[in-house]
Amino acid sequence: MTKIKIPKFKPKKPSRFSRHPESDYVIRGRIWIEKDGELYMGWGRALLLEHIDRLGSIAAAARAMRLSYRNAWLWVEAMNRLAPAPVVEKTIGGVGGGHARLTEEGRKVITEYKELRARFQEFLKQAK
Amino acid sequence: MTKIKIPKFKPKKPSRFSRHPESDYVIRGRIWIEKDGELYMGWGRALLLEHIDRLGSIAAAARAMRLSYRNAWLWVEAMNRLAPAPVVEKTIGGVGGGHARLTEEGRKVITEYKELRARFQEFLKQAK
DNA sequence: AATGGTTATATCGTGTATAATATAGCGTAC
DNA sequence: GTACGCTATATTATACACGATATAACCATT
Repeated sequence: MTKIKIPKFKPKKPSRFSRHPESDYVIRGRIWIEKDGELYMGWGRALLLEHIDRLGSIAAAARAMRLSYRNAWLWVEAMNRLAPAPVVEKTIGGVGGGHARLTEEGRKVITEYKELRARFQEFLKQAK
Repeated sequence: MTKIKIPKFKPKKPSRFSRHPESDYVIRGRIWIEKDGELYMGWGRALLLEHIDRLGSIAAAARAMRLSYRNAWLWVEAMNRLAPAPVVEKTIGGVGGGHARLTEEGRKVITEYKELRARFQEFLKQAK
């Protein structure tokens, strides 16, 4: 008869918000950038900018993310107004009715926000 | 005539979201704890618990933070339900009509959340 | 000049969170 | 047994963000 080594149950060091076995407490959060107390950049807006970049129009971007055109347009207006330089350039009429193009500033802002957000996600992960 | 040393103007390294002189972009965020997708602890709730601890009743705490009694009560219900052990003990009737008392678990949760939040504030500060 | 799909803009509807209000139930102290 | 002020609960009102809808303005292409 061989002795079978049964590994001792090694409990994980209980973390701050998961002290109890079956519990599933989750730390969540949001992060955004304001200017003059007004929302400038957040997750939804960054996503919208990416869609505009990919699709070339506000309308298409709005459809792609199931956002009303109204809201998409309002967000772009706000971002353009609050940014140091416009993030989206728009043209009315012409081929295809018009289009919207992401500017260099827009691209930069996306990158910066996504970096910030990634660091935040990292914070959330290690805060657990 | 003595030579007066004029300190050279040393420009601060422009930070990610304040590249422009007069700009005041500010990074903001919220952080909270959920259980089963439901809000368990956040800034408002931690504050409510502190007020209850100080004032001894949900009604008084609600008044103190200009919160409707209804909401304060609902929050307490949710916290008690989601916490591993009740955070507030309540009694109905009696002297003063009744009262609410913070439990040890409640005190612990406040501390833990405030620590988490403090670390988050630190993150926000250094993220600037 | 007719077309087409976009930007631009106004209006109305709706859903959701909260406040406001009302009322019942409770139990100790007097 | 009355009074007090809180807990407990339901109902109604309100504020605000957002969706839905409609329509005008625009302009390269044909």
